[in-house]
Amino acid sequence: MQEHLFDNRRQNGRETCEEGPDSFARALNPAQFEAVTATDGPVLVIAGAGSGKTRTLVYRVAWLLAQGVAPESILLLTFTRKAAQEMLRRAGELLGRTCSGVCGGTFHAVANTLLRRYASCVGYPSFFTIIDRGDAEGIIKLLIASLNLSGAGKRFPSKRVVLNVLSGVVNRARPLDDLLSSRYSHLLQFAPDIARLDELYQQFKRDHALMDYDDLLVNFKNLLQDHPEVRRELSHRFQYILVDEYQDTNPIQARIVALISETHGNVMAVGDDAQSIYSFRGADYKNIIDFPTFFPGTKVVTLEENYRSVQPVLTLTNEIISQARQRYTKKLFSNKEGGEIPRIVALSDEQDEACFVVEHILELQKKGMPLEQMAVLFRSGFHSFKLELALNARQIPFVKRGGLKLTESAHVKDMLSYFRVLENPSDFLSWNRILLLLEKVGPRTVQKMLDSVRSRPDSLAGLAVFPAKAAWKEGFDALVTTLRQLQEKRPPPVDLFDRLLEYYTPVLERIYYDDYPKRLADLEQLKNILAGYDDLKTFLDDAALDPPDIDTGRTRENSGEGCLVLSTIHSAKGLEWEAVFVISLAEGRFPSTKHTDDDDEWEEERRLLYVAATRAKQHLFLTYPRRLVVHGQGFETVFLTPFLEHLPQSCAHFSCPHRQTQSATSGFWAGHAGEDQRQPRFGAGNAPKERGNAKNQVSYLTSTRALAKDMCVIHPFFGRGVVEQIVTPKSVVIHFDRHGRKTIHLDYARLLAAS
DNA sequence: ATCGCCACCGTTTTT
DNA sequence: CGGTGGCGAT
Repeated sequence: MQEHLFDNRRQNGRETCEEGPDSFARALNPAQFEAVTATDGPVLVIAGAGSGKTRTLVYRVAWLLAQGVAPESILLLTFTRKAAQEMLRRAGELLGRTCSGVCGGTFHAVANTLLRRYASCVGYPSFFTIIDRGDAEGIIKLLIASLNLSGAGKRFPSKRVVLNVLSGVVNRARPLDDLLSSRYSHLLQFAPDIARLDELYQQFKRDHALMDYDDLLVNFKNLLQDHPEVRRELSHRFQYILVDEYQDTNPIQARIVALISETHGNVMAVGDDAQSIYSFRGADYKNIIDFPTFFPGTKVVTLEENYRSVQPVLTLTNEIISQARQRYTKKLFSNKEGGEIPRIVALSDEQDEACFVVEHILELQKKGMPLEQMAVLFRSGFHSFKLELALNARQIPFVKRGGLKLTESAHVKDMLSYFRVLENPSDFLSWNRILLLLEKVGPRTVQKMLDSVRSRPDSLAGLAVFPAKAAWKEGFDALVTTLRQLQEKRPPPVDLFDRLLEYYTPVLERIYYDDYPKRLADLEQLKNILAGYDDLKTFLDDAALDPPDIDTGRTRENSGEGCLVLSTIHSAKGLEWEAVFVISLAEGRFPSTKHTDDDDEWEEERRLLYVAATRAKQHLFLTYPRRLVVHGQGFETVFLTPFLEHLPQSCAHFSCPHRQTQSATSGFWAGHAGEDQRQPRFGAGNAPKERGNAKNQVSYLTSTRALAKDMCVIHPFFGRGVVEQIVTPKSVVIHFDRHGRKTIHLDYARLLAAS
């Protein structure tokens, strides 16, 4: 009966409910009701995908308010800012009044607000600018430029390698030392100073009043830890702490939750250990496992019923996750009968894959399903490029989530940099950016200018005395004058914007002469956003913490409405659609990392697929292209992702459409179909644990260590060849008897040694 | 020594 | 798109 009510309410999409415990009991199942109404100590809700965990939080907020709890004493911590807003909106709808006063947002936003409020009282830096990941990389680049790298050899390692190191520095997930001592030890021989990079980075941030995402959390944690009076005040104020997506918190966040609930222990955390997909940025799923020990006296509530998907979808997703090394806490079941069996489909290439998706979307649409009830998910942003072309060709409107953010485009960054130097004159990252925009001024000159800026307490005055060369004096003077004017009389943000745009427009037209009208439109969008703020600092904080999506071409009216959704799996978290297509599920693309030897990363990729598949309510399509374009020219045959390879035949409808599509492809391929016998191996022939211990069967060449010049190798498609040159540890030039010279990537190719 | 321009390449995931 | 390397101009 309760489930019946529950389902009706879900389907209507509108939840209405008179206040009072009885109505809540009617709308929730017993486990949910228990979680919602528990108030005397910590509660952990372990909830499977689609089991209504967000709903549980919404109801708890509404229930607390209905009990007469002051909104100010509720703190709702979510994964994204939008999630918090949405939950509060729904809770308000439930109650029939707004939830204003409830403090809700991400850990970072809350940490920022409270840090700014309390820091000055206790001697913490209260004046700072928040930097995003791009800024952090910019700083490191500046630092690298300032290091003397010429000594060891003029060649500095490629940018990609440096960025890998940076991600170690920027995401605290791995200390720099670890990276340098293992995978990147060769960097040290190029540049011994790189070992100090982390230290220099920290120093730079301190000197220039900059804080990255981690600093926000760490400083906030320290504030609570070192100052009992602040901790108690906050703990007293926030009597009810609610945390969503707890499996994606990092240890510092867990500590913050503990500190802020010190006086009452009134924490409700909600999460699913099988959906932990953010370890790359420091999240630790052990947080949710250890919650009961961390918070003694925890009531654990498990939600195992899935209200989202039909049983066949659930059967498949249960299978996917059951092959994980780690045992998860629950097995989902559904009472939604019927439904289609999910399909796993191989297409000949990306083009065909895009066509397949488009055709099925049109078909579903013809049957009456609105476009916004369908989504296409993929591992990485660029996997959808081909599909985007196909959708444009058929004029199917779509929005891409998790794509480029407004504040990530160069021109918006430029504009924000002017704001930032006005707000924080020691923000040298922004100084660097805006000075580079001057004509005939390059990195070298900017370095000298920055020295001059640094030499005076008043940065702008320091800049003004720099001896400008005649060639660019005009532009330089214009910049100094503009900034000086604005520094003196601080106009409201929108006026400030107009004045700066006046200065910047000629610059924009010079630099982006080919597409500046489009960029001007983006800036117009930025202005609209800015219009909602009367405080520049708050605007800059938000721009860094919650960068808005870029709406190319669409008006605010129809953005998102009636559009198909394209999304990375990470950005699809917590959402659901009637029909879901997961594309590019090919080996080499899906476990996308090259470090597939790391078990934890491997398992996280599996969970990622689980998250993707559990977004579907009714229809689920899993597709992959059998051939991918690789480096330069030529295709490479790829296989189904290992996570789907060994599923029981019954849980999905497997299609091997090569029989139909092969003839449609070029003669070149059709002619060699015979060599290409290595179809996806669905059967139980291979053991599920193929990696590592399958060496006694066939051993593919995965490293150039096993290769030498003039050695004979066999490629599954190109056949016999001779190694000509070893280019990098992972790529090698091979001359094939029948196909000529090819560059082969060992991570993709299944190369065998020939005698 | 420094800057601008052109041609080419390769994309994890993100608060 | 943004980064990079080479080359010619200043």
